[in-house]
Amino acid sequence: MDALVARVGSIRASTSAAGGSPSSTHSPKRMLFLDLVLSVFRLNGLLVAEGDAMTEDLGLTSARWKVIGVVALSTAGLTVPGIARVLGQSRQAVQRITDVMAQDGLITYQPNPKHKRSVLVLLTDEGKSAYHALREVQDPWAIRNTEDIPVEELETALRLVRRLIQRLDK
Amino acid sequence: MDALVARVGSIRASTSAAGGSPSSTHSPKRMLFLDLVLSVFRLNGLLVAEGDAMTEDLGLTSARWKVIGVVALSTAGLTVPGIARVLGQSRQAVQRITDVMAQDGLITYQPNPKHKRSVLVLLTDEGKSAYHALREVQDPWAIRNTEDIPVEELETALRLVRRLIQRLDK
DNA sequence: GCGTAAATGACAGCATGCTACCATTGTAGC
DNA sequence: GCTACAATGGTAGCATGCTGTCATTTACGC
Repeated sequence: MDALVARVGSIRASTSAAGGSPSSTHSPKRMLFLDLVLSVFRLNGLLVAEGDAMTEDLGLTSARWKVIGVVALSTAGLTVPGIARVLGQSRQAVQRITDVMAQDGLITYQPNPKHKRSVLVLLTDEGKSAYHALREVQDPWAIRNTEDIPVEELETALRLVRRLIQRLDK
Repeated sequence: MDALVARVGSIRASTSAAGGSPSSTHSPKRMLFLDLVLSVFRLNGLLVAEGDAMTEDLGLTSARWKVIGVVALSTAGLTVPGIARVLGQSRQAVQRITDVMAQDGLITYQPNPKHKRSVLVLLTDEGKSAYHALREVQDPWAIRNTEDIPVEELETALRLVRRLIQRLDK
């Protein structure tokens, strides 16, 4: 489906020619940025779809392995708002996912010595094995998708994405 | 909120140390890629939120200005599935957005000489002025967010994102 | 200590995306 | 021309995310 990407690109690129707007600023940077924004939208959708397809045999979804990944890497457990802060999502959205995951036995809520109401989220044994299974498909996937991409390009792109995140998240 | 990004980064970086998994491959590329994936998720959410906030005075949402942008740049109109293909979304999702936009008077459906049922989507006068208003906030926003970023970085990042899109979209 | 602000839980409503399904229209092979 | 396959419209159900609201708990300034 390279044609689609090319199509968006060509449509974008034809903006100045088509002249839909009397705007005078068609700097390369602006075009690059808008292209990048649309591409991030597109890539996000594809990554979610890919992540869902890759882990559906494990009974996971992209929303779930985001939570599992964060919880698995915390040693003492995390609160629901804490997970939300790491993921950059609303605590309500995370709460709903964790509630279902608790029902499914992937995680458990444990009393939090530092807060009477805000309990800690921990992985159950089932959750841990789900995490290991996740790693076993996710790691090869990551390697597969970067084998012919120079490290420098990955670093540059990551740095830029993070800079944009930093700027927008305030 | 750089702390959040740093937190994700540090958590990710501590994977090999924490040793949640016996996986032997902790190559820099794999870590970079997973970091990039999480960052794309994060950036996508921020871009949607920013886009919504930026255009709410215009009565638009991110889903709407995606459609408006695509339709505005087409000369002869586009069918609903056509818009969906350009945006990389399901036609049903686009159809619902366009139906509401038609009710709101932003777009109109016009008979398609090439297809008896698949009508063409065109901007109304109201839709066109919404597009111009969109450009007037979107262009400065794009320029503002790239003024201190080298063109080369933008190009590298865009190239990488497109390469990933190309690979995943098959 | 006290009072106010911030954080959290819980619930509701809404927007956006997906897939599944079926009827209808277009396209292509024969 | 006919038939089979693809594309499209339409509807429905579901998952995920957001904001708003209110009560409760925690944290902080004085």
